[in-house]
Amino acid sequence: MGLDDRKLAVLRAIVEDYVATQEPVGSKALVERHQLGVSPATVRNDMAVLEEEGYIRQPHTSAGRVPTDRGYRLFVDRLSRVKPLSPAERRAIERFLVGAVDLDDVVHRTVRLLAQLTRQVAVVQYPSLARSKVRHLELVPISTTRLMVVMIADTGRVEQRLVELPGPVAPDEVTDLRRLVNEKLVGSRLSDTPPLVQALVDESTPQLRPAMATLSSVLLETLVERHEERIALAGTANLTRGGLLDFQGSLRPILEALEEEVVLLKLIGEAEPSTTRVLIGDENEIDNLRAASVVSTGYGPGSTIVGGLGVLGPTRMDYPGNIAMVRAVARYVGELLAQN
Amino acid sequence: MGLDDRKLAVLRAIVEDYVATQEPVGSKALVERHQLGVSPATVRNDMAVLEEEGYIRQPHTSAGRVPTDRGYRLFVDRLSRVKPLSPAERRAIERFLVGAVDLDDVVHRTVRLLAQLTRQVAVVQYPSLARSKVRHLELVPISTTRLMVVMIADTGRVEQRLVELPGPVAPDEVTDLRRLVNEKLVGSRLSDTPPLVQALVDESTPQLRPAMATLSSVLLETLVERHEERIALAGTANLTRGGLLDFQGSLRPILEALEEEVVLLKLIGEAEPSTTRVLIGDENEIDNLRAASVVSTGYGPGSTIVGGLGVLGPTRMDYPGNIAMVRAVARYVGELLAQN
DNA sequence: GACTGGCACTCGCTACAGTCGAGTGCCAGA
DNA sequence: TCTGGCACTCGACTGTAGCGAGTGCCAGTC
Repeated sequence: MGLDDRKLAVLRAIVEDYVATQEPVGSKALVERHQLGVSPATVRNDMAVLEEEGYIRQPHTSAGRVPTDRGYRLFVDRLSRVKPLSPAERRAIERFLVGAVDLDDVVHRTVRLLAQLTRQVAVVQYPSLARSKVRHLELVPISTTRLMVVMIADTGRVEQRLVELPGPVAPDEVTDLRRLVNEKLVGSRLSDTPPLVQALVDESTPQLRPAMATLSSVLLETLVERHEERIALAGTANLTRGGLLDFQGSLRPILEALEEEVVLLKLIGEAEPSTTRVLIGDENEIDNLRAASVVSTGYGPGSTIVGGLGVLGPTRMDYPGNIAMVRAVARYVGELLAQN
Repeated sequence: MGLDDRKLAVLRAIVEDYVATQEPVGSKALVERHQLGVSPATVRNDMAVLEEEGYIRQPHTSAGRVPTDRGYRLFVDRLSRVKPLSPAERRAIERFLVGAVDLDDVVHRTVRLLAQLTRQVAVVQYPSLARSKVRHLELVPISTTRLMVVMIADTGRVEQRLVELPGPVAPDEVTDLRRLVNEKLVGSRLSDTPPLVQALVDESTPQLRPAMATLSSVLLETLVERHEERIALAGTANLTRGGLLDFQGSLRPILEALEEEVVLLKLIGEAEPSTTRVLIGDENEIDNLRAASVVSTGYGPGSTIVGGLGVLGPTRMDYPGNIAMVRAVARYVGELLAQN
C-alpha cells in the first residue's frame, strides 16, 4: 500500500503542527496552516489511510489526529528537512564551551549547554576508559603498605584507586614499580591491557612480585572489568514542560530510569561514527522509557569516537532541531578534545 | 497564650495522621485513632485554638485540618519522639556501605542508601576541600610545557588540573618543583594555603620561578578560590510519590533547584558538629524550595566535620524517621572515613 | 470552669442532564 | 479523483441537586 506524496505531506504537517501545539490536529486547521492545495475533505481521506497504516491515531472519536511512534519514525527517516542552527545557537555553543579548564569542566558545560539548547534532558558520557589510551600511571605512597594509583588517560580522564599492599614496600621499590608499569602500559588502549598486565606480574622480580600482583589485580578489576564509565545529566526540570500530557501523566518511570547509569549508557553509549541515532518511544528497549524518545550520537577528537552524548524527551519532540543540536554540540566537543 | 498538654497532643496526632494518610484529619477520626480520652467536640475546640495560633489550617471549610509549617516546626522541636532504627534498617546501612573501594564509591553508595531508606531525595556533599589537608601533590609531565597537577587530600579526594606552563621545563626541574611544593604544602589545610603558595613563588630560584608562578596560580584559583565542591544526588524519582499533592502540583521548581550545585551546598553544606538541621517549608531561603523540607547534618571521621548530607522531601514527611536515618547514615560514613 | 451532646450550617465531591462544537465518515456530484 | 454537504460522535463544559464529612456554637451536665 503506497503512500503518495500528498499523504506524506499530510503526515509531515500533522507531526509539525502537533509538535508545535501539543494538540491533536484536525483536517480544517491543517489546510489552513499549510499550503496543501486541497480541501479538508480530501485531507480527511488521506488521514483515514494514514490511520489505517498506523502512522497516526485519534485519541477519541471527536478529536483530531496525533502521530504514532511509527508516524514519527517515518517522519524522521524520510520527511524531516535538516534544520540549520540559528546564528544565536551557534554563538551559544561557542560561548558556552570556551574557557573550560579540564575534562570535568568540559563535560559539565556540555551537558548543561545541550539541556539548554534543546530544552530536553541532556546526557553526556565521559570519554570511555575502554577507548582511552594510558598516558601515565602514577603511584603515590600513602603509607608503607598503601599506594594511591592514579591513571591519566589521553582523553583527559583521571582515575584513582587506593591499593592495599600485602606487605610494606620501600620508596625505591615504588619507583621501580612505577617505572615498570609505565614502560609496559603507556600508550596502550585500556581494553588491550589484560595480557600486558599479566606479563608485568610474570616478569617482575621475586622481590616486587607480591606488590605487583596486588597492583595489577586492582588495575584490571577497577579499570578494565568494572568499566568505569561516567555520566553527566542535566535538564531534568525540562521533563515537566508540557504539563503532564507527555509521559502519560507520570514522570516517575522516567526519573527512575535516569538514575540508573547502566540505562543511560545503553541509551547513548553505543555510538557509531558519524551516525545520529534516534530511538522513538516503543523502539526503546527500556520499559520505563517507552513514552520517551532519545537522540544520541558519538563524539571524540577527529573521527574517532570516545563517548556518547544525547538528549531525552517526549516522543512529541522537535526531531530535526534536536538532531541538529546534538550533532553540532558533538562536533564542537570533539574539536575541543582534539586540542589536547 | 499557652497550649496545654492536650492541645499539644492533638497537634501531634494531627501531624502523625496527616503524614501517614496524606488527608486532612477531622476531629472524629482523631479521637478514634488516638486515646485522647475526650470527645470530638472538645478536640474541635482545641483545634480552633491551634488554628488561631497558626499551627494548623483548613484547606476548605468542610475539610479536616492540616498542619502548617509552623505546626511542623513545633512538632519537630517539642513533640516528636526519637524513632529508633529498625534492625532491618541498621542491617541495610551496614550491608550497603561495606566493600566500598574508594571515596567516589562511598559517596555514591551513601546517597543511594539514604534515598532508599528515607524514600526522599538524598544529597551528599563530597568531603570539602576547604576542610581537607593536603596529603600529596603529584606533578605529571604531559609534554614539555604541560603539567598535570594531581592533589590528593587526606579525606580521599583527588583533584587534578592541567597546567599550561609559560615555557618548557626539564624533567629534573619537575622533580624540583614537586619536591618544593610537597615540602611546603603537605599537611596543611587547603584554606590555609594561600600565604604558603605565595611563599613558594617568592622562595624559588629564578630558574624555576616562572613555572612555579603559573603552577601556584592554578593551585590557588582552582582549589582554593573556586571552592571545588562536589555533590551527589539520588532519589529524585521519590518526588513523584504522593501524586501531585505535595509541592503544589509542580515538580518543576524543585527539579530546577536540585540542578544547582550552589543551592544544594547551601542546603546541606553549612553543617555544625553533631547537630541535625531541619528546615521546614517557608524557613527555606530558596524560593523554589518553599514547598519542601530538608533534614541535614554533617559527617566526618571522629568528631570533625568534612561535609554535609541530608534529604529533601515534602513538608509532609516523617521527620522523626528521617532525622534518625540521616544521623545514623552520617555516623556510619564517619566511621568508614575514619578507617582511612 | 471544663467537657459533652446536639444541631444547624458549610462546602467540596459526585452524579446526571443538557448544550456546544470540533472533528469525523460517508456520499452524491463535479 | 477531488469536493461540498450533511449527519453523527463524543469530549468539554455548565448547571443542578443530593450527599456527607466536618465544623462552630450553644445549652446542659459534672
